[in-house]
Amino acid sequence: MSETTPIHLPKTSESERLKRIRHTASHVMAMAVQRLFPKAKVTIGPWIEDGFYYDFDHPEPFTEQDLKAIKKEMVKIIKKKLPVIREEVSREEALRRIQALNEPYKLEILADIKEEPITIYHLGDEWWDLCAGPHLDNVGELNPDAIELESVAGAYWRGDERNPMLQRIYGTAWETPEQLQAYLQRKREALRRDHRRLGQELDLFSIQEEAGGGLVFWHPKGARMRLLIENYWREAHLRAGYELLYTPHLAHLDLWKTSGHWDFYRESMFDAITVESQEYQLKPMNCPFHVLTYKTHLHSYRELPIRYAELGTVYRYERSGTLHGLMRVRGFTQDDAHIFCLPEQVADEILGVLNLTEQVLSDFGFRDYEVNLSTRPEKSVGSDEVWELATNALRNALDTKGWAYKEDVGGGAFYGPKIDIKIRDAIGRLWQCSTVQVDFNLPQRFGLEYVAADGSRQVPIMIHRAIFGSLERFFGVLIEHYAGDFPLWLAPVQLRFLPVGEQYVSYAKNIATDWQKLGLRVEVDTSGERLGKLIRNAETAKIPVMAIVGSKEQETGTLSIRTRHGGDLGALTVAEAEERLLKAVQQRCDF
RNA sequence: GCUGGUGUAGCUCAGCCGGUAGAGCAACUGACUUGUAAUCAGUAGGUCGUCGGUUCGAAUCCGUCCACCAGCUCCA
Repeated sequence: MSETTPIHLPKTSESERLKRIRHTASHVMAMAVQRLFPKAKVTIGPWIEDGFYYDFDHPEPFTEQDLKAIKKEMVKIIKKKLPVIREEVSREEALRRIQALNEPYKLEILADIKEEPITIYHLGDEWWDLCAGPHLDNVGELNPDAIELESVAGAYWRGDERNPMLQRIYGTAWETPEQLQAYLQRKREALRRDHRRLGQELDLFSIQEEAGGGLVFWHPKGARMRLLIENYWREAHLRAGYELLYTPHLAHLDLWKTSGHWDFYRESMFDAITVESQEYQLKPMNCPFHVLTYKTHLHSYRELPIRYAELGTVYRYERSGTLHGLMRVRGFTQDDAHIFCLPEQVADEILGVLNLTEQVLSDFGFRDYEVNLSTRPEKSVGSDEVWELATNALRNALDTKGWAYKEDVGGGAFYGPKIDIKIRDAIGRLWQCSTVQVDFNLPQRFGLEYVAADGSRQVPIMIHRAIFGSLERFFGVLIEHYAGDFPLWLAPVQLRFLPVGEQYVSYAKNIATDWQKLGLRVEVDTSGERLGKLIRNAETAKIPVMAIVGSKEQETGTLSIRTRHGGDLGALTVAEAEERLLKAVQQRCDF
C-alpha cells in the first residue's frame, strides 16, 4: 500500500500550551458571539482533543455566514490584545455578578462548583466567564491565522436529551498557521478515505433508501472481499480449535427473556414478530443460540473447553440519527464465538483469544492496538464475587500477554467484564473492533452444566468474543485503512489485462482463464480504448497489477507488467508473472 | 429520537425574485488501430426524495414523511 506519512499533531491533552490556546480561544469566541448576538446565553466551552467548542442558548440557529462574522469579531478582539485576568471571588459575589448578567446556565454551573473561592477570568474589562483555566496571559497571543471555526451542531444542555437543545460551535486553534494547515490536511485525508465514498466509487457496497437505513448490500467486488475475509477467518478458527456453527436469525421471544436480553437490552432490539400467535424475536446477539447448542448434550469436564464460532448475522435497533455507513448499522454479521470452559481454563482461553486476535488483525495490516479493560456497570447482573473473579481473569491474561491497557470503570457489559481492543489505522485513528468478555451469567440462566471428575454437576464458564467485531464495520475500517487501495491478497480485482489493440484481447483472455482457474482474480479490459485510458481506468479502480499485452508480448509469450505503486516493471514471461503473483498472494505482500 | 443542513441523470453538481430542466464524467453506438494516467463524434438517460397544500402555473413557496450529512444522545 501507499506510505502515507502520518501527520504528527499534538492533542490538546498532550500540550499545556494548546490547552491555554484553546481555552482562551473558546472564551474569545463566546465574547464575540455575545457581541454579535446579544440574546445568546453562554453555557460551557471546553477544549477537546483537536480544538474547542462553546455551547450557546440562542433562539435563531447560527449559519455558516454567522460563523464567518464570529471569526471576524474574534480577530478584532484578538487585535485589542486584551489581558486575561484571573480573579477569585466568593460564592456570593459570583452569584451576584451572574444575576446581574442574567445568565441562567452560569447559575447552574456555579451551583455545581464545590470549591471556593470561585475563579473568574476576565478578557480585559469587557467580558468575563466562570472558568477554572488555564489561559493565555493575553488574547493577543492567539494567532488569528491558526484559528478556524468549523461547524455548528445541536447539543443538549449537560448532554442530557431531556434538557434544552443548545447550539454548539466547534472551532480549532493551533500555535501556528502551519499546524492549522496540517490539521486541515489531515481532515481532507480522512475525507479521501471515507469508506462511504470509496464504497460507492469502487462499487463495493451500498445502503439503499428503498430497503431502509443501516442495511447493507454487498456488491460483487465487496462480496469477493467478504468471502476472502470469511474464508481466512474460518481457517484460522478451525486451526485454533474452534467448531463452526450456523444458527437461526430469530427465535421465540421467551428465549430472550431467559437470556436476560429482554430485560437488559430491549431498547436495542427490533420489535417481536407474531407468527401463529407465538412471538419471535430477530436476534440481536448469537450467544443464546450457542448456549442452546451446548445444551443439546451432557458434557464431561474432559470435553472442555468447547469453542463454538459463527459468522452470525444480528439485527439491532439503532436510532435513525446514529446510523453511519458501515460503521453503525442495523443488520450486521458478527464473527462471534463462545468458549465454554472450566474455571481453571479461563486464563489460558483468554490468552488464546488474545493471541488469535493479534494474529488475525496483523494479517489484515493492523499491528497497533489500544486495549481497555471494562469493569462492572451499574445496570448488571451477578454477584460481586463473580465479577471480581472474571475481572481478575481478564487482567491476568492481559498481563501475561504483556499488553498495556487502561481500565474503563463501569464500562462492562451487563453480564460481565470485558477487554476491548481498538485498532489504529494508517492515519492514526482508533476503531473499536475486537472484544473478549467473561460471562458468568448466561450459563446460570440457561442452567448449563458439565460433569466434573467427581461426578458432580458444575456450571461452566462462558467466554464471549469477537475479533472483527462486525464484518461490516471491519470492512469499513479496512477500506479507510487502505484508502481503498487494498493489498494484493485482498483486492477484489488483483490484475487487469490491458490489450493495446482489439486483436490482443484473445491472447489476454486465454491467460486470464488459466489464472482464474488458479484462484487469481483477474479481468480483461475489452473497452477498446487507448492504452493511456486503459491505465488510467485501472489506476482509478485501484487495481494493484496491470498486464499490458500487444504484439511484442504476444510474439514472445510475455506480459508487460505495471503495478499501481511500482510503475512499469517491464516484460515478464507468463510463467514468471504467474509465479510471482501466486507467491505474493500467498505471502500477503506486494507483487 | 433531538438540533441544524442537504436531497435535481448512474456519479459530481448548475438551475436568480415561481413560467413544466442543464453541464462534466460514466453508459451506449460509430469512427480511429491505438504502447504506460483522459482520441473524436453522436445517442440515450430525470414524476427534480415522498405525499399533500398555495398558485393560472411549483425543482423553486408552505407543510408532512423518508433518507443522507455534521453533531447531540445512545452504543455488548
